[in-house]
Amino acid sequence: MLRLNRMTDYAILVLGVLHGRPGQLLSSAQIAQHAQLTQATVAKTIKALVAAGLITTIRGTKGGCALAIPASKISIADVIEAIEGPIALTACVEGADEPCSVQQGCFMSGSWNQINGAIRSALDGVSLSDLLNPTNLFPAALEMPKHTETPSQT
Amino acid sequence: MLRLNRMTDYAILVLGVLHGRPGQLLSSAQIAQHAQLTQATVAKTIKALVAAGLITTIRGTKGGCALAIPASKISIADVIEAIEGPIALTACVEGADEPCSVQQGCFMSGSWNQINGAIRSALDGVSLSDLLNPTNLFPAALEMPKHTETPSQT
DNA sequence: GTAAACAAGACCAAATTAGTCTTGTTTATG
DNA sequence: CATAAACAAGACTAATTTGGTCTTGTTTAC
Repeated sequence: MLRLNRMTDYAILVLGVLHGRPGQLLSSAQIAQHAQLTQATVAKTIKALVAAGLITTIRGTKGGCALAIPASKISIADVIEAIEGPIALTACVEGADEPCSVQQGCFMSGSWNQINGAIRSALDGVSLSDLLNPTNLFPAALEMPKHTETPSQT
Repeated sequence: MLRLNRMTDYAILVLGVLHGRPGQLLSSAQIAQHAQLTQATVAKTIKALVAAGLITTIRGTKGGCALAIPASKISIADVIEAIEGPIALTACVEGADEPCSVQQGCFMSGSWNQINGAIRSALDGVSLSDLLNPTNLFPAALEMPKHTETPSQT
């Protein structure tokens, strides 16, 4: 099972909260509350999303977060890359430097690019807003479903 | 990084060894030697591949393993499924039972099927023999590259 | 200057994955 | 029919990765 790690899940959730409140500046604590996560976890998630340029933050007393670009312009590929790094299935090759640490041109170098390209474009083809409003089952993502983590704050 | 786990990597390697010696019955120890893995690890890998029907084994003194079907008929999707289980990106949903444990119709149910279908077909489109003989860079997969594990037997 | 917010990273805990070991079963051979 | 070579299965341990928390620092409004 090629599963996304939980932080990526959280990121989608956080972005979903922001998406549900366009134009508002939300503190990490507020996001945490809506997403049913702890503030610390949200903060960690935010850090990665800011680094990836998906959300912007304003520091200081009245600070907070907002989407840097509209949800329709954010693909899940962007989110996954923000949290987990480059999207690529790898076997044998670890980082990216050299194809097998032993020989230039590992015996199975060729086809992975093709595979990865296909995966990448699949993930690129779905935007956050697609994901969040599949057929508008929900009026807005105002009530986030409960998640794995049990928050400490109410 | 959606990385395959190491066992899947080993599985590809093991299948590669068998593919490189068509018609031969190889013991797990022989495979281990060629793949630069320990016999125990190979045995574990083999178990999963047999269960998935990708290789056949014959028990007893003169026993061994061989591909159950030609490498051109084995897709990487098959291999991944053999080792890691069903191919599907999941966020939020854990197993498969219900979409969020809280509500029927998680707010982001829709698009994952689409995404997973695309990934699945990408992986289905490449066979083991494609992977192993990209452009016949190598005459045959007779000399396996060294891998992560350091074997104990010579 | 104080409090509310983001920022960054160290650090610990939990979960997953990899690898080994032990015991059992099958079968060819002398 | 005893033995050795092979597969079979699963328990168990160790290593790695991931998740989550905590602490300390910086920014800014009031």
